[in-house]
Order: sequence, then C-alpha cells, then structure tokens
Amino acid sequence: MWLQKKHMTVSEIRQQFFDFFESKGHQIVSSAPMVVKNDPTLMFTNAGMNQFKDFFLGYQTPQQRRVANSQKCLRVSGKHNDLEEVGVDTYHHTMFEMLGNWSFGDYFKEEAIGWAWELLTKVYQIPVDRLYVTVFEGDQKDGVPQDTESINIWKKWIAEERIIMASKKDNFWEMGDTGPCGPCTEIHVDLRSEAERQQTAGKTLVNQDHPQVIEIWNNVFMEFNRKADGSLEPLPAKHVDTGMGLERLAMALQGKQSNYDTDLFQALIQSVVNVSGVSYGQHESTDIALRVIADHIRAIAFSIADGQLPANNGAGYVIRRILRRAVRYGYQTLGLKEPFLCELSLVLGAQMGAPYAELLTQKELIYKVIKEEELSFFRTLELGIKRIEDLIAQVKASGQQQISGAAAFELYDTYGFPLDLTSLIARENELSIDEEGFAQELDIQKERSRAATSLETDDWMQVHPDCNTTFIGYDQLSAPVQIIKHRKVSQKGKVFYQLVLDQTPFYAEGGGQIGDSGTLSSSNEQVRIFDTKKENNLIVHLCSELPKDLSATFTAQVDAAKQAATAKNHSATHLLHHALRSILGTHVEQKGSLVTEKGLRFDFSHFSKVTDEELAQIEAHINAAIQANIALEENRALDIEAAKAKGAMALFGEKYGDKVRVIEFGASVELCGGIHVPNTGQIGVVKITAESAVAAGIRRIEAITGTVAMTYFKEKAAQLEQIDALLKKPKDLVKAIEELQLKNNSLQKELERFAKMQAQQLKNELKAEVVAHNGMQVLFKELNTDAATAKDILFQLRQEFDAFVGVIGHKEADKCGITIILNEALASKNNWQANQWIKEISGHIQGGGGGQAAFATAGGKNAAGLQTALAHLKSKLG
RNA sequence: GGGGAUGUAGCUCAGUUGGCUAGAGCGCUUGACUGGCAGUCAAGAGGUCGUCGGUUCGAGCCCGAUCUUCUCCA
Repeated sequence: MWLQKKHMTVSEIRQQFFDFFESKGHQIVSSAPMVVKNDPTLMFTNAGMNQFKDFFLGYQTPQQRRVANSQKCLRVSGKHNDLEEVGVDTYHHTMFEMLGNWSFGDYFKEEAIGWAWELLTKVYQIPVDRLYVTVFEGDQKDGVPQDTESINIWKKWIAEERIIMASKKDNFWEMGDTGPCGPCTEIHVDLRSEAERQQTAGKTLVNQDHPQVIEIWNNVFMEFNRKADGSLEPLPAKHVDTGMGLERLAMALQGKQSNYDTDLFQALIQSVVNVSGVSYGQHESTDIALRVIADHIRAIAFSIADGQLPANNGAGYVIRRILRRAVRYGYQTLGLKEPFLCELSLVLGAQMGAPYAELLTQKELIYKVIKEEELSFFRTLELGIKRIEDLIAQVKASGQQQISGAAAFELYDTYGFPLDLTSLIARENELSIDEEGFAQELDIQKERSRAATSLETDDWMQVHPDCNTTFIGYDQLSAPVQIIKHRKVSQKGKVFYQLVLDQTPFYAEGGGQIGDSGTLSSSNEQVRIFDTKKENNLIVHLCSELPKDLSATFTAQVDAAKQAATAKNHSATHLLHHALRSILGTHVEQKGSLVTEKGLRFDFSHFSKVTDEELAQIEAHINAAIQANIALEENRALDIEAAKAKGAMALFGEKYGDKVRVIEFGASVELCGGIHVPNTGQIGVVKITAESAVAAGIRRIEAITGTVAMTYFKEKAAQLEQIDALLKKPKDLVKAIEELQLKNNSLQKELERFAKMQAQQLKNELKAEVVAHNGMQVLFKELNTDAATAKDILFQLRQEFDAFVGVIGHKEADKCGITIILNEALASKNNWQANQWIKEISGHIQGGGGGQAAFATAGGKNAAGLQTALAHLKSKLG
C-alpha cells in the first residue's frame, strides 16, 4: 500500500469531493430520497443519476448545469447483487453512497476526465502507477465508433499503456432500450502489494473481477440518442454522468482490503462487537454476521428516515426482509436474543447524521420502528421454534430421518421461519432437510405470484407525433384534446387501454390524491375514462374501450362532482396536518396519505394514542380554519429553496431542480401538486371518524368532509331523534339508556333464575313419573318445549339415578325432536348405543339425528310421529 | 396484487370424522389455613367461539362473503 500523508475518514473523503467540485463551479445538491415514489418500475434509488433522469430525457431544463452530490442508493436485487450475498463477501452492500458530478449540456469529456484525474491523483493522492483507465473500443454492429476523443484526452494525463480498450458490455451505457446513451470511461485502481504487483501486471487484471484491482469511477458521456429502430443519432445537448462508490473509494484511500475495514463500517461493527462479545477477525462465520449487520442497519435506518417503514408488501417488505436477515445473523451466529439493531441505529446516526440530517431529526422514530420490528420477529421465531419442535417429534416418531421440503416450506412460508434456522435445528436433532423439495415449493409459489401479477402491455401505438403533454387541470375541467398514443394492457384476464393526450385536465393519481375520472367525447362517440395514473412523467388515462376514430379531436371532461369532493378532502388534509403539528407538536410528520371523494386518511409520526380530547381539539382547529374561510394561495413554480423559506413542510419525493408548487391556506404551507378548493369555507365541515395505529410510532386519522360529513351528521341526528322518541323524550337521554341497560340486566338475571326454577320444578314433576323397569329407572315423556330445555332436564335427572333411561319427545312450533339420555355405566354395561337408536327412529319424525352412546338427539318436522318413535325406543329396554 | 395461516374467558391456548350442557393453565373475586407475606385448599365470576349469510334435526368445527393479525412471493 502507498503511504498517505494523512489518514482520511469517510466523512473527510466525502467532504473533499464536494469541495473539489464546488471549486469547479458545481452546485452541491442534497441526495434524493432513497425510496422512490410514483415510479412503478423502481422501488429504490439505485444510481446517482436517477433524480436527474428528466434532464437527460429533455423533459425538464435544469437551473444549474453543473451539479455534484453524494446519493444514497439501495440495491437488493439484480444479477450482481443478491441480498443473500451481502456480508458473505467483503464488497457487496445493500445501501451505499454514490459520489457523482454532472454536466447537463455544459462541459464534456475534456473537463470531466481532467477533473477526475486531478481529484484522484492530486487531492486524494493516489499514485499514478496504480491507476488504469478503460475506454470504449467501438462496436461495428452498432455502428458506434471508437471513443478516440476520450483516448486522446487521457493521453495527456496517463501513459498510453495504461489505457485499455473495452467492449460495449463494459463501456457503453444506455438508459433503456431507447433514449440517451453513450460511451463511458472507467478508472480502475490496483490495491495489491508490491510483491504481487511485481509478479502479475495490473493491466491484465482490469475487469477480471479481481477483488483488489477494481473500478472506482465511471464517467458516462451521453452523446447519442438510441431510436426505436436501434439506430443512433447525436444528441443536441451532451451530458456527463459520473458515479464513484464512496465505500470502495474509502477502502482504497484508507489502504484497506475490504469496504468493511473503513472507519465508517468499523464503528458499526465495533458497536456490535461490544454487545455480543465476539471480536471481528476471529471466525469467518461471526465476521459474516458482523458485516451483514453493519451493512443492513444502514439500509434500514435510511429507509425509515425516508418514510418507508417495514411492511408486508412492496418496498416496505424489502426493508422488513433486510431487517430480519440482520436479526437472524445476530440471533443465530452472535447469540443476540434481545433487540440490538435499534441501538445500532443511534451509532449510525452519530456517524452519518452530519451529511444526512434526516437520521437525526427522525432518530426517535427510527429507533422505535426498528425495536418494534425486532420484537415482532423474535415472537415469530419463538412460535416457529415451537412448531419445529412438534414437527421434529412427529418425524422422529414416524421413524424418518428427513424433514420434507413441504414441511420446511410451510414453516418458512406460513410462519416466517427462516430455512437456515430450520436446518440448523434439524441438524441438532440429527435430521436432514429435503432442500430440493423446498426449492420446488418456493418455485411454485413464485410462479403463482408472477402469473397473478403479470401485466401484459402491447407496444404504444402512435397517433400523433410525440410531443410533451401538458397538464391543464389546475385551471380547466374540460378541454379539446387529441390522442398522442395508446396501448392495450391486460391484467388477470381484464383488458383495458391507456391513452396519452396532448393536453389534459385529468389529474393523475399522486400525492395521495386519487386520479380523476370522466369522459372523452367527439361529435359522434364517447368513452369513459375510469382512472388516471402517472407513469414516470406520462399522464396515462385508463379506459375500457378505445374510441373508433382515434385521430378525432375530443372534448375531455373531468367528472366535476367527484373532483370537487376530492378537493375538499385534500384541502382538509392540509388543514389536518397543520392542526396536528399545532396541537400534538412539530414531531408530527406526514407518513402517508390517501385522498378520495369519499374521505381522507392521513398517517403521521406520533408516539402515543391521540386522546379523545386531543382529537376534539384537532377537529375544532380545522373547523375554525374552515369557518375563517381562508383563501387558497397557490404558487405553481417556486424554487425549492424559496418554498422552504416560506416554511413549506417538505414531503418525500421532491428532487433537486424541481420547480415546486406551494399550496397555502393561511398558516398551512405545503408542497403539493393536488387539486384544492379556492377557499377553506367550501370544505363545509370536517368530522374525524377514526384514529388508529398503523405501525410503531405511526398513527392514522380518518375523516370526512362536505356532503359526506353532512350526510353522516344527518343520519346520526335522525337516529338520535328516533331513540329519543322511543324513550318518550327523556330529560337526560344518556342516563335513560343507562337505566334501561341496568334494568335489562337485572331482568335477564331474574329470568334466568326463573327459568332454572321452572326447569327444577318440571324436573321434580317428571321425577314422579319415573318408573322402574327391569331394574332401571325409566322416563318416557312428550313435552311442549324446546330441545335445550329437554336436554337440561334430562341431564339433571340423570344425576339423581344410577340406572336411568330418559327419553323426551319435544315439540315446538313446526319443529319437533327426541332426546335420549342414559347413565354412562348403564350404556356401556348393556353395550347400548343411543346414537344408533336415534338413527332408527328419526325417520318417524321426518328428520335425522345422532350423538354419543349415552346421549343422543334427533330433530324433525313430523310431531305426529313422536308417539311411534317413543314406543319403538321402549321396546329396546326389553 | 397473489398464496398460506390465524381469530374460542382478562392472558396463553385445547376443542379428534359436525352431536360428551364450550374446556385447561395463568390471572381475577370471595372464603378457609397461616402472626403477615409467599403458599395451599375450596367456592365463584368471566365467553354473541371475529362479523354476516348458508347447509343440517343439530355448527366453535362444513360452505360462501367480509374484516383483523401473522407470513411468504411479486
């Protein structure tokens, strides 16, 4: 390793990167949230450029043409990064930081390469003889030339033999099947010892997956546009997009062999070492566990900070899986049987809270959510252990040596018990597991899920040339529109169509607010738009039928009543958010929201149940704002910084460079793209209908507004009036009902006593009718009563004799039945089966029956048959 | 979004092929023994068997719908 003049911490390395690019005229922007909203194709930010996609695609123009940042990224799937690999080796991560600098149509190869070189060799002082660069060699089939421009620039900085030609696979970057693309140039560093370097030339190891000859920086030069037919055309504006993994860079600069040996990870590992008493570097297995935990806590804490809580589906499920994997390693390998990740989140906060303030502002939430998840997983494990013990006992009892794949899968699938724990416990009991069978079951389950969610989309059919589509719904509810393109989508056998219009008054689902519905009509036809959604930046209208004439001009008409009701709920949501912060405190932050025409649902961070008094205060606060009839102040294109200065409560998902829309109702200031009422008076009234918990530290409030609330009040009032009338308008309604309940209770008890007495009396009367017969005490009787009473009487009578045979034929309304009882001893002595008897005679009453040897019942419809049935039974006694 | 599991007394759970007056342990109430506590013994209270509907003479159990919680997959 080379000697550094001074040791740099990860924080210092990050800061120097910022300082360097700031000195080159870049604006340092903050990281976009790691959790992606409103993009069905992507759950998490997985590269630095994600938040700038629109600039490259030309959908938006940036304010600043040179920016740099450190982006938090999460990768959990993909062929190079499987969750199960993280921690096993020393260089995979789930969450990582990507340093990057960008030029949006500003500087290009010359500057990008020069600065990259300067930063690495002058600022970070990596010796030149450890660096190699790769350049795109060209591709004949694609008709892309060799990147000679980059080669010539590199020659100014680095010896020619250190420039390596690389193929399309490694050095040509594309955003998708179509769109911006271009060659890239990568910088690789050789971290091997002098001795090893003498033996093998570093050049031969570049791009060969050698753990110590690694790529540290990729510079992409976007200069082409890939068209649908596969051909390339030069872009009008050329861009630079670079990415350098901070963890890997730190490893190189700190002279370590592994990312996990850098100061950032070591602090986390050390903290786990302290609680577990296992030291790092002792055993392979415990080292893996320590790395897994150190890696995963970052992914977990950052996700929660971004508002993505562990859950049982979607992105939340990914987080839960990561968290459970960390707990599992702690539990199984390090013997940690108490929550430990929550404590570790505090260590992480201290480490990374400076550049990522959200870790500190959300500290309490992160801690509580993680702790709750850990506890719940421990419960799952505990239940699973009980199950597996039963299972093992069964397997052993049946003399087998293997737990079937199906059984292991059931434990995993239904009870969430991890396979490796199952096999560990099985091994301790000298059993094996049919892992092949397990894998088969898992495949079946995957296939089922895939089949159920498979969404088939046809290609877009272009009607008019592609152009930007404009949203005009803030001002208009209807407009003349044309269809730009459409496609057919089928899901679970249902077919519908997606339409993109040149301009649209339809609001697409987003920001919690549901999408608009309405109609599209031309002079001779009309189709119904049942929903509007956003796909990346396209507003997509859903309809179940296509219009016949696609090229016509249509009138797009939004369903105004539905939208008006939705707008009331949306504005009320803002007032609710503000009221919550005023009354509960500023720790309240939005964690989720759903706004429909029927009502609103708002999830927010808060650590205890909202009391009834607080709810009343909140409701009053909102209704006061409604009565004050505050006018909407809307600002459609404010810089983010200006919006923050106004005190806007930042929600998740906004990106650097966006002009944001700010919605103000007096003191309530929010970034929001939704539809709102022009003044709060239009909301009418707000009624909170429910308060509940959704997760640790997260509460949910549901409410209704406007006509829905009025209808609710009307119904309640009508009910009250009815009750009032029923009780003959008492002075104090509540007291009257309380008294009624009390009275009812005592009457019921009295009734029970009375019924018991009556049964007792009846029993005593019947006791007199018991006759001796062949040494037994026998009663045959017909009664006008129900089956339950007959049963009750017979059970009581039986207690008083030791060779009792009781038969009651009972009838009531249009039903009748027969109940037989015998003393247990009597039945077994004579081998009598009352249930058999009852079957023989149930035909007489047109019914059926059954029971046990000493007690059986039958029911039927024909009371006239009771006599015959009873006579038949008598004959049984000999 | 799809699959599986789950819901029975305050808590943890039993409840066999539909029929043994819905049970156990812990907890609770009362009483007895003990100087007090702990403890032991006795008696007792507590359940619309998640909800709605169906099949059946009869449903905690079977069928359908729906909700809750857990869990796996996407």
